[in-house]
Amino acid sequence: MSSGRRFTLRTPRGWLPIALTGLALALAVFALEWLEYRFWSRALGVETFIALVGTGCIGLGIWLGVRLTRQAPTRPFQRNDAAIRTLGLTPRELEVLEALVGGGSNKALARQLGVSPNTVKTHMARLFDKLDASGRVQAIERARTLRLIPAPGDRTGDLSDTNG
Amino acid sequence: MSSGRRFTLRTPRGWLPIALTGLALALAVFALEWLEYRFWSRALGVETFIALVGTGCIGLGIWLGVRLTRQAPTRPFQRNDAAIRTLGLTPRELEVLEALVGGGSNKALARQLGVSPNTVKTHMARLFDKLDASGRVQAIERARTLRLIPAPGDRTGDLSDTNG
DNA sequence: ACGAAAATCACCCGTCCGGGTGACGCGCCG
DNA sequence: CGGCGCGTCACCCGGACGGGTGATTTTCGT
Repeated sequence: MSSGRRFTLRTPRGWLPIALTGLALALAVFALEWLEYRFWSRALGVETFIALVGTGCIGLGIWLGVRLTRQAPTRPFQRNDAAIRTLGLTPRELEVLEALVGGGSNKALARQLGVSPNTVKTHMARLFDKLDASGRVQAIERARTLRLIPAPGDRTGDLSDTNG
Repeated sequence: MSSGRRFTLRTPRGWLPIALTGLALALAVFALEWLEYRFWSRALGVETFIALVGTGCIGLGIWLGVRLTRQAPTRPFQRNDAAIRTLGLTPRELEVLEALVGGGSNKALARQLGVSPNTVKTHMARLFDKLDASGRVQAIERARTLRLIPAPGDRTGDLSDTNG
């Protein structure tokens, strides 16, 4: 059971303003070159001027392209609240889960969370049950693939959920 | 002991041939436009022609930029052979490491690798020492950040190393 | 052929983990 | 008021884990 959910969220928003900005910038460049066209085309020759314009525009385009695609991988990390709800994970269990990735012992987690090691053990047992994991390693693995906790390489720092 | 190692490796290789290809392509475009310059500049006017060239070059640049940055995230999974060598990890230890992410017990890993549990324990101890980890979880964490093993979300399937 | 490195296996021992059960207090909702 | 979910804590116990030491065989480079 519990199979039949897909979590293929996409957030392509954010690239449009960049594109518009780039377009405006390009127009500005056009206008600028237009103004200088009469002068430079006489001094350098039209062909050279065109080559310069082309070079500049290619550079601008590369910058734009890099800017555009940089946006996607910079996406911080989107917690999968749907999966959390489906699994029935409580807030405290999530805290334990996040602390778990540090690799500390139950005693260390207990100190970190300000509770007794026995409590950590209880939370851990519930996590193993809900995540269908037989050990800390599998629990972390599953939490990562389900996007309950950030994976190495993901941008951390902004963990506010994004659901509405 | 065994402390005092730094692993700030970078692998920016791979983008240069792409840039060169792009440059060659740009030159080809320049040549082409140059050939057509005499005709089109008379038919459309020089200014319009310049604008067209600029637009085309911006498009080309965007394409190049996207190409450049697309390459990085699409890279399947690049094993960090340099780190492996620096850490002194043996091939067998790497196998144990890869099997470790499954979350099985030492006994399970022993069956999986076709050796005795004691052997797995030995390999594990060496791994913990070399990875400076105090437990399986930390070992996996470290191996992931060092790109010794693929992280969830990475493209698997082609694990052939890329070093020369 | 020799030696170094790697791989294999074994044993002991203390600690930690995972599973199970039971209990208490608190806030919420019918 | 009486459940119910959540968080907290305790105990027991078997097995797994981590650390340490020692030994043997295989592999590989010089």
